[in-house]
Formats: sequence, structure tokens, C-alpha cells
Amino acid sequence: MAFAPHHDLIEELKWRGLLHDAMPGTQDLLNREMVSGYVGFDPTAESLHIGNLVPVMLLTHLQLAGHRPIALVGGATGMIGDPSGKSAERNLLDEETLQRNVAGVRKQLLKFLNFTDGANRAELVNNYDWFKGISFLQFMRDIGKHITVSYMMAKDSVQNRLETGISFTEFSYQLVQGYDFVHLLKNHGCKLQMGGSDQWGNIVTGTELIRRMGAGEGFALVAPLITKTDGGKFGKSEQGNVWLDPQRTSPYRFYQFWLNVSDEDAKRYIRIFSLLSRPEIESLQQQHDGAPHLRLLQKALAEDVTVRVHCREDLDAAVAASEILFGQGTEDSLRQLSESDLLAVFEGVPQFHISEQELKAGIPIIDLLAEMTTVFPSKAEARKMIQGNGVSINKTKVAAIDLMVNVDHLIAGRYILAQKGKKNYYLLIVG
RNA sequence: GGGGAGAUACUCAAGCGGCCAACGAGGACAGACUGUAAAUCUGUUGGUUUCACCUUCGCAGGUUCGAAUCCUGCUCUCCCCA
Repeated sequence: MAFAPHHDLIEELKWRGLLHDAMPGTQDLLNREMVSGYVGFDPTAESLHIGNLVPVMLLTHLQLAGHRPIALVGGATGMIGDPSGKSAERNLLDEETLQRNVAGVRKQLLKFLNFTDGANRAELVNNYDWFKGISFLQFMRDIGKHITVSYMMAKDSVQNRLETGISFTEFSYQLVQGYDFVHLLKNHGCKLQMGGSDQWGNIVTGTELIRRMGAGEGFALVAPLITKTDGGKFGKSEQGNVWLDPQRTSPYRFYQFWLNVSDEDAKRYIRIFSLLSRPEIESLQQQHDGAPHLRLLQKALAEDVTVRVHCREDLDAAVAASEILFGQGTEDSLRQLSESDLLAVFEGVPQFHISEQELKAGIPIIDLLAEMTTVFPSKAEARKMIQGNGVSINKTKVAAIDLMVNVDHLIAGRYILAQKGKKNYYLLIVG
């Protein structure tokens, strides 16, 4: 039976801004047969972060086009360390951490693809499974023999490290990753490797190894590095990395991250990170240009990504929280919330506990924010911020520096909402 | 081994005996304007019991009424010659 892709993947990726480069022949291959393609994920942490979402999207689009995605967790490569983009040798992760990371990443990847139905159902593999049976000598003889040192030296990832130093371990990395490709081609019929553009060098070593080992032909496709228009690094918020793990980055913060993207970035990101169709996106963009203050693009983007990474309920809660915190929220509307609603809204917000005794006596605002809690690192800073009109209690600006906070400020009997600037909330709980 | 230069707050970078908690730039945070955007403007960017006091200028001592600034030793970095 002749294979027909659901659509031209390369064209789709191009339009979405997800295509940086592809090896010649890749497009033909994709339009000719059902292709298995893989992406590798390094278990450098227990959770993926939103930067990893880009290669995840490549797999997702691969599957949507009717091809078969393979997600690889680098249990073996993670033991070596990829020198790409690193300016210095890294410490090796201990095995226990590595195990935990592999398990964490694995679990997250399962969410994004269809692993159960259809001929093109996804597959999840761990390269440790095939590397654990290969001895060092075997590797040197069977694999290392095919690639020359000068070939390996020519890679940017290695070149950039010649001055500062690179261990043999990291130098060898590309061979290890390269062999993954050979293995997947032989055992899973996987002809395509995808990844971020920083992986191009490693991927090409793989296709080269395939050719020289006479294993057939490998193809490659990489996505561009995601940037921010203002030059900052993508994927960082004030709180640091934006993780997929709700324990590390709450769904609320996650949602807020996308909602806060600039107009320029939103136009690019919605193509890259959402699964909305081209007509939907184009229509949204048009509406957005007509009424930019409504931020339809950001909302659609945030909604789509939050639902896929977390779930519909988490999105609803995040939207509700955002509504209260940034909408027409006033002290009155806050006071009308029930305790359970309040807790739901502030689930992802940092919380502090304070004693009822002290509150009854009244606590100077400065002490409350800098001493009893760590909203501010020092009293001086708290004082300056209050004087600069940057602090609110229960959505009401603190005007007096010597404000005494007492039981009258409690909401729902035991909460106080402290706010630093416009976007930073803290929930103080009595008891 | 010989000679030279340097180490200042998140980063870069002034200061070279008192006017220095330390110019300036970047970054970060906040305020105003907006749209929880961008740009722009403004403020803050050691601590405290804040009109004053205390701890900071690689580390340890010393000179001096007084040191980031001068002297001695130590540690580290960079450059030149062997």
C-alpha cells in the first residue's frame, strides 16, 4: 500500500519557523514513505524545560504528518556529557541522579505523543539499553574505527573547546550519539534524526557513521535556536528556568510565562509552540493587530501550551487566578472569595506562615515582609520599595511606611495577600 | 627562573590619603505611561534602631588624627623575556 503523508512536513515546519536546516533528500523521503524519526533528550535534570519543547514539537508534527516518532532518553549519552554549547568541562552526574532524571524525563515525554494507536504510534527508547552491552574495546573496534580524529576535531562543539580544554570523554560524545542513530536505523528502521540546530554536528556524525558502516542512509532535520526579540535568553523568567514539572514551575507561572511574551515573540512562538492550524493562527494574528491590547495571541498561545503540558483543569485555574490578580481585582473582590477558591487561586504562589499571636498584637509592615517572611531580603529594601509605591497588601497600595498589619487585614479569616510590584504575589497564612 | 601589569559592589569599570558606601555603563528590581507587551521617562540597586551609626574596595598585618588609596608579606590572574 502506497504511503501518503497527511501533509508535507517540511513545508509545515518551514511555515512554523521550526526548520533551520535539513539534509538533502529529507523532504523527498518524508513524502515517499512512512518515516521513523527520533529526537534525543539529555537527562540533565529531573524535568524538561520549555526549551526542550521545541524538539518535542518536532516529534509531534512528525506524528501528525503520519510518520512515526521515537523519543530517545539519553541514559547512556547522559553519562558522557555533550560538549555542544558548553564552554567548560562539566561534572559527571552520579548514577543515582541520572536514574532519577531518566525516569523524570521519560514520564514527561509520554504526555506529548500517541504511544498507543495506529501504525505510526510513538516509541520511547533509552540508549543505555543498547550501550550497556557494548564493551569499551568492542566500541573502539566496531565504531571508533570508522571515524577519523580530524573529522571529529572539525566540529564546532570541539573547536570551541580546544583552547579551554576538552576531556577525551566529552570529545567522544559525538561518536556515542552517532552510534545511537546507527542502532536505531538497524533495529527500528529509523532513518531520520531531528533536534535543535546545536545538534547538527552530532547528527551529521551519525549519518556519516551510518554511511561508513554501510548501514544505509540517514537523514537529518534541525530546528532553529529560539530567541527573544529583546535579546534575552528564551525560557527564563524572573524565577529562573521555566520547567514542565508542576512542582518546579506551577501551572500558574507556566501560563503566566506565555501570557507575558511580547507581541513580536508571540507571533513567532504561537507557530512554534502551539498546535493551532495555519488559518487559526493567521486569523488570530489579524485580530491581534487590530486590537493588540487584548493580547489574543498570547492568550491563545498560553492556553494551547498549558493544556498540552499540564491539563485543562490547570489551565482553568491559572486563568481564574490571573483574572483575579490582574483583572479588576480589588480588595473587595478578594474578600468575597471563599477559602477554597482563594487557595486554588494562590496554589502556585509562594506562601509564608505567620503566628496568630503576633498578628493580634499588630506587626509593622516592614517586619512582616522582611523579617517574618522573605518577601524582601532586607528591611532597607522593603522600606525603599514601599516608599517607591511598589507594595500592596490585599491589592491595596501601602502608603504608610509604618503601617501596622493586624487581624483586620485577614481575608477569609486567615490569609493576607502581599504584592511586590505588579506581578509578584505572596500569600501569608496565619497558623 | 627573570621582568612587568593587575585584583574595586551582579558584571564591566572609575577612584590613587580626608568631600567614598565608593563616578559611570550594563544588568536587575520598582514607579509612571500603556495592554500583566515593546519603546520611553523616573527611582532603587551594602546593612541597621535611617537626619545617625555599622560592615565593605583579593587576604593578613603596618604607617597615619584619618586609607579603596601609602608600606610589608601572602594568595591568585594576565603579559613579556628565558
